[in-house]
Amino acid sequence: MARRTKEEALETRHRILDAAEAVFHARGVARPSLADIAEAAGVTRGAIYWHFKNKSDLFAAMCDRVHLPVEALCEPERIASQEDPLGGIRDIVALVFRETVVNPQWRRVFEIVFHKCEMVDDNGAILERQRQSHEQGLLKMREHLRLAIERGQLSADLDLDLAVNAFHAAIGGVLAHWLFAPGDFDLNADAERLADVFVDTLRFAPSLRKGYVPRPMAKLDEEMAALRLKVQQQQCAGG
Amino acid sequence: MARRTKEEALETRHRILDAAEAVFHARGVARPSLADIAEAAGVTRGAIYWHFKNKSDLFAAMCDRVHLPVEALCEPERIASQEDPLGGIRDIVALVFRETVVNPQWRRVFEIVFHKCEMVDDNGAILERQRQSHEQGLLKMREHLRLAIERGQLSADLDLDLAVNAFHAAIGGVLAHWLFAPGDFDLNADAERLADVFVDTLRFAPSLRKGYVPRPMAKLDEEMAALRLKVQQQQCAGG
DNA sequence: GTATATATACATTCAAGCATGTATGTAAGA
DNA sequence: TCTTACATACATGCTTGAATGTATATATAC
Repeated sequence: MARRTKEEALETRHRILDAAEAVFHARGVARPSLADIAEAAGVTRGAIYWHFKNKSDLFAAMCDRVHLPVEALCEPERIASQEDPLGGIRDIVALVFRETVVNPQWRRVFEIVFHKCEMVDDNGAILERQRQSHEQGLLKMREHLRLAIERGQLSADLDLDLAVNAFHAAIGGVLAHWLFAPGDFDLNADAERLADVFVDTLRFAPSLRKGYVPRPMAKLDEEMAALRLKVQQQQCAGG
Repeated sequence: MARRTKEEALETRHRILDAAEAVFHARGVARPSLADIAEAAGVTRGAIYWHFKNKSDLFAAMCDRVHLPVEALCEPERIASQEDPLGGIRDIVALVFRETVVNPQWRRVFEIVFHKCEMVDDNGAILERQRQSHEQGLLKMREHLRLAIERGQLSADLDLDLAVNAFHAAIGGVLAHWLFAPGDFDLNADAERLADVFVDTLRFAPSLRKGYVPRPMAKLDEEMAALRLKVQQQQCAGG
């Protein structure tokens, strides 16, 4: 086909990314071929190979359309100028929750990244980006919480290391849970409330204070051992 | 090759499952071919096709070796006879955390299921099993928490629906986080403590009480709108 | 302002390599 | 003898990456 103008080419690029998003969302990342995506976009594979190096490159570009805004949301200057760091991070979390529900592009891409792609090394670039984003998120959160302690919004006794990881894990868990089973709860209506839940955890959970000593487990280890034996026998019997 | 005795055949089956576990863990589920798994197991594809219908069937069997014990851990009779339901679920959660670290098979399979396989419809059977397990887990938790309220371990004001989902999401989030970045925190040493953290959330978070009204977000929506615009322009410029 | 050259934005074609499923072979247990 | 527990062989269908074709936008020369 004939050469297109720059604007048309950019539109084609977006059409391809949109198609990739839709196809990956419907059928996962690994299965569909580039021909499938090309067909969904109304172009041929040639167009895809012109705009992107290969499927991994296409996938990365698709992720970036959402990834970059998310990272921008947590820009560093947003932290420093905050006189209410705890409220600030709470609002960001709530906003991410809500945007995930409301913005179909965020929702699709998050769903793909959380549940429909494989985090393995041969997707090297993607894994690396994901790791960096994970680490950055943790660092930003730590900075917020550190400031919150400094300003007396959180107890100085808070075990920052554990708190940051628990908080981050909980937020991610809520997203993953809702994306997997959106009918289980109303993430849009309860966005602020759920953000508050885990901020409350930081504020009130005694187990997050330094020096907390949990009571040991009650004899469940032995049951586990018995369970293992039982299951092993089951395997040998039934297959 | 010659026919094996039944015991040897079962051992072959286990060798195949072990190999699948290792290969899926290293390279994801979608990429490796059955030939790769066969090679890792020291057999030919014929052996795999004898024991399993296809790759999905093999994957399901591999999951079941861990899935079944997990479900057994939450058997219904365990709930009813509990005079300390909150402590009971806390111990189970802590045990799952710890077993995930200590038991390499659990760890591998969880890692595969959480991060290295695609939850899509053409894996129909697997998706369905995953959904059922998700739903069952939620139901069991709800039952535990309901009992805990009944016995006064949790406030009668607790919003059970939201609490169950938040709790479940947080537990899953901790697992997912640690499996993705095991260096971030010590899930084995802090297993009980982390379980306590989210039990504390149930006990102390005001935002989990019925009738809680969160404060609205502070002007972040507008910033988000501006952000969207900015990013869109970025896309048109840079590509 | 016009003509020409060249890079662009794709479409089409091709070769090659798997991966899968099945069909067949086979040697030993039951 | 018949079935089991595999190994081997084969046919088929994709999928990929690259090579090639091509018509047009755009830059440059004049």
